[in-house]
Amino acid sequence: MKLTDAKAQFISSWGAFGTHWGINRTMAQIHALLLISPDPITQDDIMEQLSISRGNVNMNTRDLIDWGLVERVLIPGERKEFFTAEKDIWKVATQIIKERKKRELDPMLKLLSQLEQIEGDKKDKDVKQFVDTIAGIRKFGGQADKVLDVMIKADENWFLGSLLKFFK
Amino acid sequence: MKLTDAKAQFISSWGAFGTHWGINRTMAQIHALLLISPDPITQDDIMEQLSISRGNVNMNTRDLIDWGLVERVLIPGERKEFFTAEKDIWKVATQIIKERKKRELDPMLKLLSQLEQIEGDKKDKDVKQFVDTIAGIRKFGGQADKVLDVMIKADENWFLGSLLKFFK
DNA sequence: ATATATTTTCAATAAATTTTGAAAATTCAA
DNA sequence: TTGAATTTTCAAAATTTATTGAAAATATAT
Repeated sequence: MKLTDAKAQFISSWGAFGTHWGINRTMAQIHALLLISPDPITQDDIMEQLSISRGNVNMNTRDLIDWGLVERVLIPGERKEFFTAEKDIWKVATQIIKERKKRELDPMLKLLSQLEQIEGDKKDKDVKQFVDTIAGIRKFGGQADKVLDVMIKADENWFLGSLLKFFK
Repeated sequence: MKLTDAKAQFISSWGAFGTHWGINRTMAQIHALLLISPDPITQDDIMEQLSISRGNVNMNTRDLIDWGLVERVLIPGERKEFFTAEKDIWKVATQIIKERKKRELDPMLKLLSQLEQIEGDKKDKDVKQFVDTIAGIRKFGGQADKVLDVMIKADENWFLGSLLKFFK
């Protein structure tokens, strides 16, 4: 297989993969393109390589920047803006976990603790099942939250850091 | 807050939450409804409680069954089919991990190992970045694969099982 | 066997999401 | 400043995805 084909296949698959993870297809494709580009590239490069409009590139690169996965690079002497992606996959994963935790897990846990304080007779079958379910999810979510915090902070901790070297 | 409101809010939020995880909104809502229902319920119950059509209920309950999160229950003397969801959140999470690994991670890893064997000069900057990126993702994915396998099998292992009791 | 209840399928429709592209805003050099 | 290059915005269009509902298939009781 040649580089051109392999690139195309990687970008396409990474895009499809992204949709399973709540990420928009184009955003994932732009990310894929940036991951395999050794040097920073411009909006026009992205438009051309992925055959998508300027507006689309603009919106999705902005989202990628919000996610902390991509950054703008200013190249001296160049008028245009350039974009580049973090290449260390561990950092990419950590960043995604951090963001999703903040955007999804934390708000859900907050909601669950509200729902747990429901008025009603605990003897009632429906009330009991509701409270038990909410409590179960909240407990599990709370543990997941802690585990993820440890992962996110692992790089800052020498012991965990060295433990994780085995995985890197 | 009263049970009725709390239920409605849980179902709605769980549905929205699901969309971030590659799961269809209605499927997640039906799952939520079943999680808080102490006894098995019918297609008609689901239709009524969520105000959705029969066909929609049918398709989504089937998907939930395919995911191994819901099962059909036959109640003696009843003509209709009943549905019930696994209530142990740890088992639910394990089952989701198992399915997503099979559906998403495993195929991606297979593709990546193909893409790594690209023809081309490793001295070329583009080739090098491509190979490095693919190798990095594959290595990370491979480790994730192992970690998830351990989690999935944890319940079958007395040592890990007792370790995990702390999280349950 | 026949009638009746129940479930399943799937083409048509509706809803949600993504993409476009041109106008407006911004940036920067001279 | 002015004007060209570049980026951003956003309403309209295109596309994708989800939902409906009625017909077909299946299951069950008499």
